[in-house]
Amino acid sequence: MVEGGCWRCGSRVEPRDMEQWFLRITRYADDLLDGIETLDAWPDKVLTMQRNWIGRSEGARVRFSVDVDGAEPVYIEVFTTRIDTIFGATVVLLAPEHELVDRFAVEAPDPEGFGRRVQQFRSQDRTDRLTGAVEKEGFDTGRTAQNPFTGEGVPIWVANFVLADYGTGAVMAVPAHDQRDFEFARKYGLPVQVVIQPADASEPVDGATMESAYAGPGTLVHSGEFTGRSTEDAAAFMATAAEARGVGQATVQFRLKDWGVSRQRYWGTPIPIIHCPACGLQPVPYADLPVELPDVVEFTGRGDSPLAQIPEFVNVACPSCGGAARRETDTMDTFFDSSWYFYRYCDPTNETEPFDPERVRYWAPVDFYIGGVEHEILHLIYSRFFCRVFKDLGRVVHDEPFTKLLTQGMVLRDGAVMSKSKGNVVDPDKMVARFGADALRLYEMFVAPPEKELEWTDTGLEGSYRFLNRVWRLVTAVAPVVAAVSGDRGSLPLDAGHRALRRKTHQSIRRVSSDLDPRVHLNTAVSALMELVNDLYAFCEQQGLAPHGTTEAYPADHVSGQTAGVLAEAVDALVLMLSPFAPHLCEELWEHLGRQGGLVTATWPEFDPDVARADEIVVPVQVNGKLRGRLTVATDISDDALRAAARADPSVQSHTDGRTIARVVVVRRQLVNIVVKGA
RNA sequence: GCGAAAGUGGCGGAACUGGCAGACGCGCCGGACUUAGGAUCCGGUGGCCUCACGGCUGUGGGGGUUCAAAUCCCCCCUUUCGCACCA
Repeated sequence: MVEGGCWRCGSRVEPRDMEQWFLRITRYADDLLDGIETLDAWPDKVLTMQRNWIGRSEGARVRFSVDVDGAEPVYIEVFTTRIDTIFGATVVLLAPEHELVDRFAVEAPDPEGFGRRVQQFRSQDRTDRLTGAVEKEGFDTGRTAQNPFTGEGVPIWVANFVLADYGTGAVMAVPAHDQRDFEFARKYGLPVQVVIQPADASEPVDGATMESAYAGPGTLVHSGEFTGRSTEDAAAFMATAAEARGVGQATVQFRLKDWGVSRQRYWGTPIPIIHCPACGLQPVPYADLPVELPDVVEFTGRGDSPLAQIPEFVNVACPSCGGAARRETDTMDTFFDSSWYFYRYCDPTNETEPFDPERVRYWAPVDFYIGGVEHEILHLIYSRFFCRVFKDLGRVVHDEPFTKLLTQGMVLRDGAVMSKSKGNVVDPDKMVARFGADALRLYEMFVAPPEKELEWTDTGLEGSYRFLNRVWRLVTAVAPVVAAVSGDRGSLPLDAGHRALRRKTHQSIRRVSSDLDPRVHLNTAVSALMELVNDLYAFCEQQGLAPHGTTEAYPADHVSGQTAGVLAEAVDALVLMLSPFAPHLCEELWEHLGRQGGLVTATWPEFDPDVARADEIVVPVQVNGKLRGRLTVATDISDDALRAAARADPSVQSHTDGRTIARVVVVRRQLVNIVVKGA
């Protein structure tokens, strides 16, 4: 919406009251909140957001009786988390939408003026009111209510900052102990009654002179029989007292609202309800489910649902009395479908029910769920809700639908989220046509860690394309050699160059495997594969196999058994490990290599720790923490031998000569640091 | 305002448990091959000083802990994300 109109066509957008269908997700609010504690393989960020979204707050509801003429008593119920401050409640504030406001307007001496002021608040932009962009304002209704604890009358005001749809839409204002109420009271000259004194204050808080509200803990004062209690235990005690007196009770309030699923559009699941003039609302019988969308539809832009214009769809017999009835024409929010599709995936051809519980018991919960960051709250909370509903229905046995979660970042271009409305999209079809789906996929995996947003660059994609070409040339060139190798490899004695390639191969397998699982660092997995390819090119050059950049295959009979063996091992592993990133290309290469059965039947390569281990290691030597030399030593060198070698190194000695060696730190097989003193 | 995460070359990013900062890629520079190259291959590439060997410096800024800090602690700055009058 832009300036009260549709952002695309400019049509006027207006609020209307409508009949809507809701799912009672609030019934699961506590359970959804508690379940968060068990989601230890979800990002903390998502858990925090869900906690905020559910927004549990403990407090109390308290009834203030309104002074009215007439027999029926009228109450204003407020929600407060600080019932301990109720003796300082000097005003009751109503949201402009509160139901009593209209009655007060009618009974007011100047109904028109009253109504105008209410209307002014109500017409303030909703978002502005919610975010506090508009100034906090209010006016006195001229009515009073009784504070049930003090028994004193307090004025009732209407205030634009009171939220109509949270709690009861009415609050008690305690200016001395709530900053918003304080500012409001000072602005309109309302009384500030201190009822909490901080325990450690050198000067007591004074309502006449204080410059901001005191919201901290302390001791109750001016609070009748509760005076002297600490704020910690007063809340529960006073809530109990309120209940005993019949004026309130402790309660838990949630920010989470019931889920409004009604949509007046065609593309959605029909809500399976039938309106019968005689029997009322009737659910569509189980045997008639699911209600399917009619094929014939006209989009008129009239404002009601397109379904409402199709008599064959709307007119049905009541399942209860058989009389003429009307089918509900609202469809459901598409989030409804995405909340349980993963269960349907376990049993996609089932014609009689949504899914077979046995199948879902076998497959679910989802081990590892990857989705966009934009679904961190709604989709994931709805799915968790469905999981609970299904569990209560006996259809699933697990508590949470997704064991491990990764939320992937969005694609940015020129620093902004890529979207049609911003006009900065890159057409994936064009990219695929030019570079292939594999290059595009590889680029997206390589350029950034998956949970981060991805900054699009054309040159980056070209780089991935180049890499795939490089792989293609290499593998097709060595294919005849490799295809001839099968079974036992590398049992022949190897020289240093061959051993180095084998080592690189096994190190790469180790790295790529752990980068995929459990680390899910896809970008570093790709870079490990790039390193392997670089080494393979160097190896081929070293072996004099062929000029680079040609597409000519190497003649198999000119290659030694050792060379063919290590090459086969490296290239097989390369193609297998690259296949999740570039599946089409690798499938084809696999065939070139003469491997049978396709990649789906191949097993992931395994590394041999002994082969992956280096013959020699390079150990840096520092003097006072600064790098002064490197030692190439045997892998199994002892700390003492390493220490001696470090001290004997000429370039190290030039920094230690004439100084006293205070200490030598040896980190096994990793580093030596010589600490010296003196000039 | 509250909360969380993050700040590393020209750019995207790497550095797993405190142990050689800058892997890998992009870009750029040089070379080879070539009629040609916007193809391919090889080499170089944080900054400063130096012909060179080498030295100094460097992970947002400032302090601290440590033999050793991008990494841990404190303060500050910036950015991003979330929440945002929830009584």
